[in-house]
Amino acid sequence: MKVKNSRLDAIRLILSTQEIGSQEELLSELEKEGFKLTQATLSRDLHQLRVVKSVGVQGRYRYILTRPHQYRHEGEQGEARPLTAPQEATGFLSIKFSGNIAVIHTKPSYASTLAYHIDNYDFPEIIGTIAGDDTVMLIIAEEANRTMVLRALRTIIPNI
Amino acid sequence: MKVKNSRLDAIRLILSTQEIGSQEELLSELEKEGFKLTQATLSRDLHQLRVVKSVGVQGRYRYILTRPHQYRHEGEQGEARPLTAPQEATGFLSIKFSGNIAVIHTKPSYASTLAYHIDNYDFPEIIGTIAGDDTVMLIIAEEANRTMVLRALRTIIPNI
DNA sequence: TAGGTTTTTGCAATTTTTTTGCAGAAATCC
DNA sequence: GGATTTCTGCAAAAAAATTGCAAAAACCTA
Repeated sequence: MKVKNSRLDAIRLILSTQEIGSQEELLSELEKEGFKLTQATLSRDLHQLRVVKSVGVQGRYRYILTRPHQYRHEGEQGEARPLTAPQEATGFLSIKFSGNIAVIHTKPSYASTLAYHIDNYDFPEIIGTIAGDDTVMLIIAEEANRTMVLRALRTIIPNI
Repeated sequence: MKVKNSRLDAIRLILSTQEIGSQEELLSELEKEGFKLTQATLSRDLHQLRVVKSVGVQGRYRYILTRPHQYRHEGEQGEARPLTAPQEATGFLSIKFSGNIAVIHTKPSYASTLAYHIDNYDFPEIIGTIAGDDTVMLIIAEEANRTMVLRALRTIIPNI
């Protein structure tokens, strides 16, 4: 489990920083990182991570991360989210506001990761996010203001 | 060109209303609609539409649309789209508002489908949408209000 | 609208990539 | 220390992508 989790992390990292077009390719990247596994296992990992195979601008295929999400089945109340230790999100570059919207710029490909962290934290100040490649849009709750949003985000983006 | 365009439309429609997991499957759906083509052509179509193969809630593979409407304005207006009977959109989880924005949360991977339906319906109350993986943002027309938006959406999301 | 051009598609494999069933290993749980 | 669950390699099957060409369709344009 230890191995698998760090491998999944590695996969996320690789996919978020490189243009990977096939599992073979990803496999060899993982090997560079010291992970030894078969393509079959990788396929299962990608499935679990809900990675999608997309078509990039140049028409080349590319694996991209979607937002990992724990499913909260309707009705199923369940115990609250695992509440992972405040993950420090990287890739942050800047934040700007306009009306009830905040726009965060990140390093290329870091947007979905950052949005993931924000979503995961479920801040009451933020009612939703959408991520592109290097931009995250946040919709600010009506009962919140910019200062509150910044303060909230500080828990995962210390240097904000 | 005529045939191809309507076929691409058909593909979009099918993918937005059904969970299609393979090209074979899509192929036979298209056949039901009267489109006759080979897997090679379908592969080319999907590539052109930049359809992605994703993983749905049940863990099943699924083709999903990314940007449904860049194809719209092709100088072609003529016969307005078939205006299919109000398709019922699935995957809806919740809707929240802030200012002139509505944020809809969906089950993973359903956002673009839902956005597709909303766009397609061309509600005057909604001037645009953005979809991520499980989130759709709607920009509400200035002359509309939340009640109107909800009422409009009810035509495609009955349980809203 | 006839003739030329461009685009699309089938054919028919071939190649590449992805998925899966199964059994053994490893990890986790009482 | 067994029972149970999770993970993984192996091998093969299934699915998807690509190709080179020729024919068909659609589009121009004079």
